Amino acid sequence: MSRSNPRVLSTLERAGGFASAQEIYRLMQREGESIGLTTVYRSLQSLVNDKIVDVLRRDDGEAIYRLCGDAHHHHLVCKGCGDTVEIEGGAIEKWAKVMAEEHGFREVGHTAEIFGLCSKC
Amino acid sequence: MSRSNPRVLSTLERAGGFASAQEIYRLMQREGESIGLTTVYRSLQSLVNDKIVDVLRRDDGEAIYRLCGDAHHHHLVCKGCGDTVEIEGGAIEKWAKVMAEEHGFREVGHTAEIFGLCSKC
DNA sequence: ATGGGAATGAAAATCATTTTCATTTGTGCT
DNA sequence: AGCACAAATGAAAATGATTTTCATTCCCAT
Ligand SMILES: [Zn+2]
Ligand SMILES: [Zn+2]
Ligand SMILES: [Zn+2]
Ligand SMILES: [Zn+2]
Repeated sequence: MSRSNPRVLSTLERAGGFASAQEIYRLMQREGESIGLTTVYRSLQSLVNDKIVDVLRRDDGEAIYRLCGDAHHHHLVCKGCGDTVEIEGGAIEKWAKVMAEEHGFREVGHTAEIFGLCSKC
Repeated sequence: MSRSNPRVLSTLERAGGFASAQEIYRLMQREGESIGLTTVYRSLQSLVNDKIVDVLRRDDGEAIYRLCGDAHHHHLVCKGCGDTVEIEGGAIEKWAKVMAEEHGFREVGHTAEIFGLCSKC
């Protein structure tokens, strides 16, 4: 595993905390930074592993990376403009735990996301 | 625009109402049906336009097509052996609806999945 | 200085999806 | 049947994101 190149994280921040690998790469190029696309991908993967960013999908399937606090939470994402609201998942946490117990699963985690159109779209 | 080849829809149904274009194509091949991958993609697109199926994304970005009106459910997946249990998501349905309303979102959908180790693993 | 592991990036490989385009098929008309 | 024309089909090429390969460069501890 490789460690994340700090310039990638800094660029993601500058991009508004929301961008695809390709966009980050092009942004860095435009600003005269010398970096390879491979390194951008590797750095983003590493940041995802470290739970510093998380990854969503655009409608066209492209992965977008988003800065993310480490407290466990879920997202409400607008399909139109990409706006994201971090939401609390109390009900889900309980649901996941109950369902897992009911079927004898242990060491359980979960993913949950809501997507739709925000009031502006 | 082309109309959907009915064998594609029939195969999607037979697949459990949930499959990617590639999977449907391979399935039809295995069953000796003669069809081109292009036609599978075109048919699925047409079905999406007609709102007969809807489309989600796997974690890896591959598009999966799902029969609308299919009994909506969620999955409990074993990280060890891959065993999957279909579970009811009553609590989540409510949670998603409440959260969306609270933030003024419309046309909302959601994904939710639980993963862990099953009793055999 | 030197050896070894980590980081880098160019180029090739992969893989889903889309586009092109020539061919086949279907349908209505004579 | 014979013809015209539109729709459907699918093979092959193009596209575009992401991953893999691999040779080179960096960094650091001895
Ligand atoms: Zn919006
Ligand atoms: Zn949660
Ligand atoms: Zn298991
Ligand atoms: Zn649900």
